[in-house]
Amino acid sequence: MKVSDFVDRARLGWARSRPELDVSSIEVMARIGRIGALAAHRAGRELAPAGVTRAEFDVLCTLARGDGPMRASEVTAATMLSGASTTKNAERLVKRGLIERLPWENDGRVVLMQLTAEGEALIDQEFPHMLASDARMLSGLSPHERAQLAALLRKLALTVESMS
Amino acid sequence: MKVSDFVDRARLGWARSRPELDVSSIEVMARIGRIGALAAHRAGRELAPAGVTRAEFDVLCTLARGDGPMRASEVTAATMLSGASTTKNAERLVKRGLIERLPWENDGRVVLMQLTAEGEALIDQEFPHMLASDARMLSGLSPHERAQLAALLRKLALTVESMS
DNA sequence: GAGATCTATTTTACTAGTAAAATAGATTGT
DNA sequence: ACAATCTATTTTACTAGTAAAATAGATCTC
Repeated sequence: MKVSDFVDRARLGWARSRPELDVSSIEVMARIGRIGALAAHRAGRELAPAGVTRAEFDVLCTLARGDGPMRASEVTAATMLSGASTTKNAERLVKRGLIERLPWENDGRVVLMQLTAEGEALIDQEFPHMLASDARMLSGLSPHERAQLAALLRKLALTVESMS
Repeated sequence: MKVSDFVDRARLGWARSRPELDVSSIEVMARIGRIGALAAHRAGRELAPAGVTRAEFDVLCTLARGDGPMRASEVTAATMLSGASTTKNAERLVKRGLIERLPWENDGRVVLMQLTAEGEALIDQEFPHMLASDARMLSGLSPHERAQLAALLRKLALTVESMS
């Protein structure tokens, strides 16, 4: 009758096959990987009807919360993809009319990206759905637990971001 | 002088551009995505010298903690990739001599996968390094905080896994 | 002020991942 | 028993992501 998650099962496996190892760090890191992958799949499915991929939506969100046009390199840093991917995603988004690219007068190497009205509209439509979907995943936790989890993850994020 | 993580900055952006939205669920879900992506990049870099990708290493770990040979479909479920990816990863791993594939006498459709001695050796060599790397990422948290974080993530994982 | 060097983005050539079709073996209903 | 159906894996055809080279613009040094 006991309920187990993916990591409980993985720990049982390691305990049997490599009993000498202390695998306790997977309790946190493997769960983050697993939950992240499940959430990513879910986001992809939910965005499909809107005709954008997760990566494209991530670019749109980055631009939406930015203060004015952003450099391609800033978008690259925020999305954690390669510069080459930013070029490709930008091309697809321009083709769909969701963003536009403009040169920057102060530096001819730089390409600025900004949402079109249609891109803003897509965010206004879809971002609340993503927030609601995220909230549903958190529905098993009390408000206090969510706050605690957010604070612990923030602390972890600060360490991991500083290591990279 | 205040330190902020990726999500603190994202929240500031949303607060400015979409002040009417309650974006609090990104406090948990976006941090999980971000930490997961950073950890995945790190794992890829650390595995490169061993000559395996993260996806291949994930297959090897799945087999290492399994009890005997596993079906291709079980590996597919554990890695969260497509069946087609399992076929490709298995081919590369067979070519590198790290796993072998065998038919199953009870059902001719099934392909069983198991580690070779060389595959076991690679896990014995590399898995402890991955655990140590994970532990370093957690070094900013006290043992009590790690346990609390693991427990909260486990609760979240149970919800999210049941939703999928 | 002109080469040398550095930097931002794009292009090229390639690898990884996928959905859907194909294949091949098992099961079911009559 | 045998055609129809179901299931596990592989193949095919394609998309997404990347590293490294190419391009083009800026900066630095003398």
